[in-house]
Amino acid sequence: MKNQLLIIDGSSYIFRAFYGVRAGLTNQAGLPTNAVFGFKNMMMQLLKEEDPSHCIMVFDKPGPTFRNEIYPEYKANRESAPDDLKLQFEPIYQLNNHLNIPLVWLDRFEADDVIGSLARKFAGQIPITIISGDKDLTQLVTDTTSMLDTMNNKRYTPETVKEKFGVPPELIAEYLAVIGDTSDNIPGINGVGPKTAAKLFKQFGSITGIYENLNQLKGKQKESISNSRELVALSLRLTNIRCDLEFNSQLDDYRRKEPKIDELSAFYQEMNFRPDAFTKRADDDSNSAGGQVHSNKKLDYSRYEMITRQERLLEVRQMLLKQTRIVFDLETTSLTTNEAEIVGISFAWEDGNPVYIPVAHTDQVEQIPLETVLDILRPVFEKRELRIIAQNIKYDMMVLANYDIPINAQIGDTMIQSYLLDAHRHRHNLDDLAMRHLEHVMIKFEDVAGKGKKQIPFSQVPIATAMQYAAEDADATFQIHDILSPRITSENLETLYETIELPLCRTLVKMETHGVKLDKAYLNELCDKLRIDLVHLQNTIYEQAGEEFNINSTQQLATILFEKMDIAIGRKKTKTGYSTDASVLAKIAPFHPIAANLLDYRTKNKLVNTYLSVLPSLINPKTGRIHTSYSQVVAATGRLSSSNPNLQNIPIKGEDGSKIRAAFIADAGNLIVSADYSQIELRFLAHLSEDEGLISVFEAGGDIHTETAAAVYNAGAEGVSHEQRQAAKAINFGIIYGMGAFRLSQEINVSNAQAKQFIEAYFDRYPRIKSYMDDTIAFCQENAYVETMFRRKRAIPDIHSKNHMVRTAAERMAINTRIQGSAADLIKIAMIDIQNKLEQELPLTRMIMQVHDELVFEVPQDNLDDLIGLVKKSMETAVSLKVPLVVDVGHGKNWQEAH
DNA sequence: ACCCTCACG
DNA sequence: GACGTACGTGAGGGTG
Repeated sequence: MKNQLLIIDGSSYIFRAFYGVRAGLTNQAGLPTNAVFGFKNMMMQLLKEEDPSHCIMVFDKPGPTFRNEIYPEYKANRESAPDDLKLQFEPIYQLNNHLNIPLVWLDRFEADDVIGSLARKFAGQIPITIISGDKDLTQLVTDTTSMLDTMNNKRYTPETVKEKFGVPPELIAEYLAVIGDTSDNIPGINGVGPKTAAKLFKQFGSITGIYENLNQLKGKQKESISNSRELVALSLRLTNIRCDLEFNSQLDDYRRKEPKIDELSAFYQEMNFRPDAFTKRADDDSNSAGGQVHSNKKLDYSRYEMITRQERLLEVRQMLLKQTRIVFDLETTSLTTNEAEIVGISFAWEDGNPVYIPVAHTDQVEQIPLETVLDILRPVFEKRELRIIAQNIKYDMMVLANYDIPINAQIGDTMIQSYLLDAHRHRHNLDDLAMRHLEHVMIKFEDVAGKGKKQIPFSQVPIATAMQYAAEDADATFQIHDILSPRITSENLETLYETIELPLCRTLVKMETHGVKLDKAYLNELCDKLRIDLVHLQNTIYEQAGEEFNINSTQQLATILFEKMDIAIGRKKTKTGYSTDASVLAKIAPFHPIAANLLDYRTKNKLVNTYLSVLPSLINPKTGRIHTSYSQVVAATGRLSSSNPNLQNIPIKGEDGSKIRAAFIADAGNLIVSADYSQIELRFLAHLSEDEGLISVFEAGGDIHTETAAAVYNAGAEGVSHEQRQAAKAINFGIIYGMGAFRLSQEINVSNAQAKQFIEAYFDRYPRIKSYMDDTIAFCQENAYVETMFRRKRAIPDIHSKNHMVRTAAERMAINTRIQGSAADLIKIAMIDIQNKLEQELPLTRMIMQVHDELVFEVPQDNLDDLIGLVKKSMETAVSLKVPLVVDVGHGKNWQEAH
């Protein structure tokens, strides 16, 4: 136990716990528990690491404080805490009580003032650490009182405060008063930010000093500072933390006590938490609480081993080869796989100590050369009976492939497991998984390598630190894998995981590595042409507006259109003002010529900024191609997503837009082939709903929109007008998303009543579609999730929301997810099959892109016919539905021609 | 960090 | 009666 007094800023902890642990956690009673859970874990981590002899928890007392009395606007623009958080305040106070930590708070004062006063009171008696992430509190730091921000593990001493803010702790309150604070609504001086403030204090020593030397300043700055004298004085009264509040307590009152285990255990049961170190008795090594959960294997840094001798590495290899499953993780110099060089490798396996094998650290420590390490480990990666697991194994496979090390072993990926289990969550990174499943806070990359400009490559991280970080990754991944694997099985996700996602991962490695060829000169030419158009458009718009303004600013544009020009047409509100989106401009266009120019400007500007000027710069110098990154764990429906660059939103509509696709070309002697599923989502709608009318339309092979129009309007297909077909098309698509009459009426320009009639007619002709929608919602209400055809699950907790809007959105989500997700499953199956067949039959042909319902290939001219046959067959027979699957295939020198 | 807008399916 | 009104993404620019 360390002789120190911890003063914990409880309010700051609550907020961090709430936002740090993703929403969704509840107990049986439906009470949200994420903040309580996070708070508990943060406390456990804190007490373990700081192990203090004395401890105080300080909270803000709700209600106004003396600061509101002197300045009513203080914190006035703060949003009040979300309801889900407010509900958790009381349980957190209770938790604190069970943990036996003394709680202090005071009416009319903020936690900061209590912390300041207590820190000063006990300053001479014991070293003090203030636990908070609030920069205001750094003003309390002295030689014997430090502040620790546990979120980024930053410890503030007088020196580090000076380093960070440019002023010592005793000037922090003045510094904050000068720069102001928008979140606390502290005014400060206009035009003076952190940099200027630091300079002023360095020059003049204090606020008093600044105002005594006003004559040394000049221009706007002088004026602004001079005008702010009263505001600064007021601000200082707000930023200055009170250290003079009286407390009767003695240091001994805050001596640390053991948690009240019985009360705590009961509390955990109520909260639905698993037993943990807090609820474990010193004399009891089995967990109470029915033993429903296996004991939480803690991550123990002392077990980690660094391997620097070849003999030892050979022993490790022997152990690895004996396992059924192992985890590995590469440390490299870059997140870009093409540039990444291996710096070290870590492994974890059952009952073994996690190891780290450094190979390229700049430290003096002797390391086994990389080539030797890879030669020794090659048989491990090649052993087919072994399962090799990693967090995001696609990255490690791509890097290893650069070193000519294929993974022939089976693979596993905790990131994908997490996604399959919790597709509705947005975070599946290791730090979050460790928090969620191991209740453990991982060492952050920034902690060891720094961040921003100061970040160093991993190879320069001191080797001992690097080992902890790297081995922890493998260690945690192994433990998470052992927790998630049984859940994958019990939730029936094994087939999806083993036969779709993991094989697909290998396919994506090949697609991403190979990349796509671009016609750089063509893109630049197109870019220059559009830039000239843009200059002309800009000038015309300025003339029509009567002044120059930033056309890209929606705010400024709205002012021009709706205030200066006072246009009355098309006004539509957004959260922050008038909308200027394309639908608004289109309504204005017939009356004011500026609108058409704006639309033209927007389109061209988008093309230039998002595609034309960016794509050429992303061409990899080594390969001469662009390499997107597909993610399997982003879209909640099961679709892939593509980024850096996003190749799934390359323009196709519009004259200029479609030209961009012509820049996607094939290597010499090759052609581009594009194969896309025809009406895939409507076919899934037919299949899932089993509606005979819709099925028979697809079986007959006619035009789905024309046939729908014929059915709804009770006419023959040949009698369907263009407008009727458009309407039918709108409703066909709308149904997939759960559209209402209002939207349909907008879409096809008819009255609300007509749209309603139209939808009714539609459901009359396709009655099972209505029951599909109703059944889907009913299933979702029952289970709070929906499933795709291949049993992919998506949790939809909002289906029970009391908020009508939130609930209906959840219903649409349920309806759409089954369709969109099943289609996503289908194309994934086809991709795996095609990749396998290509390798066997057409090894020179490459699958290079996926765009949800379309696959793009680069094929040697001589293999064109074979490829088309192979792809069409594979895609059309990937699964068997109640309707035929149809794939349209095109080819050409570039992607535009192939369509 | 958030909003608006817009590119795709 | 008021409110808002179709799903899933990624990216760029403006704003505070």
